Amino acid sequence: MFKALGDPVRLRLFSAVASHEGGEACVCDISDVGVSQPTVSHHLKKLKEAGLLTSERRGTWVYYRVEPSVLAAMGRLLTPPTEV
Amino acid sequence: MFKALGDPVRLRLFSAVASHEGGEACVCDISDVGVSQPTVSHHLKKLKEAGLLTSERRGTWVYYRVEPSVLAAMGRLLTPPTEV
DNA sequence: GCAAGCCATCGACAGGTGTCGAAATACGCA
DNA sequence: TGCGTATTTCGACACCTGTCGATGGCTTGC
Repeated sequence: MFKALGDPVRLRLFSAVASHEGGEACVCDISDVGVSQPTVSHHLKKLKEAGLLTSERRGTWVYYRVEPSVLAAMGRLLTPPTEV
Repeated sequence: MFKALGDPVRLRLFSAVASHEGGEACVCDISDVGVSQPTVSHHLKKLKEAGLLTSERRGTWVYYRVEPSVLAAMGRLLTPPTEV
């Protein structure tokens, strides 16, 4: 999970999807991160495999969306119960 | 930052330090993560460079401690909108 | 059916990164 | 001062990973 966000391009893609209107973004909207289109697709696949994103084909375009539960889980990992 | 925690060994080391008594741990306490001891030192150095840990030499042993501000920053990064 | 656009997959390459063994350094203690 | 322990540094190697170009599949529109 952390490994999935470790790459700068993936972190940027994830951020782009998360900050996009409605929490959704089609690939053509976020394919401007400085790398070629196959690389974007490659990273999106990895993010999907890590459970951070979900994809949905809507006609010609494919929309990616963030998985809220993963964010919550990560947030909990970083804030130990209530001690110290 | 995410990249620093991307490696499983580093994540384990970080977790070991964080969950250790008092939030501190000497290298000899956490050098049982499955890799050789020089590798442990190598990863600890990387974690220190990433600002996730701080080291303090106390006599013969070196104690590592987590940097709380980084945890807070990461937690905030993962919950930007407060409520969607 | 045919062309065009969007996206995923394949193969290949360079670069980064993790890993180890050996050696060097730092420190305390006798 | 000399020794043993704890930790870091160094050099080298193998593997993983990111990146690209080219190609193929899928959907839409004519």
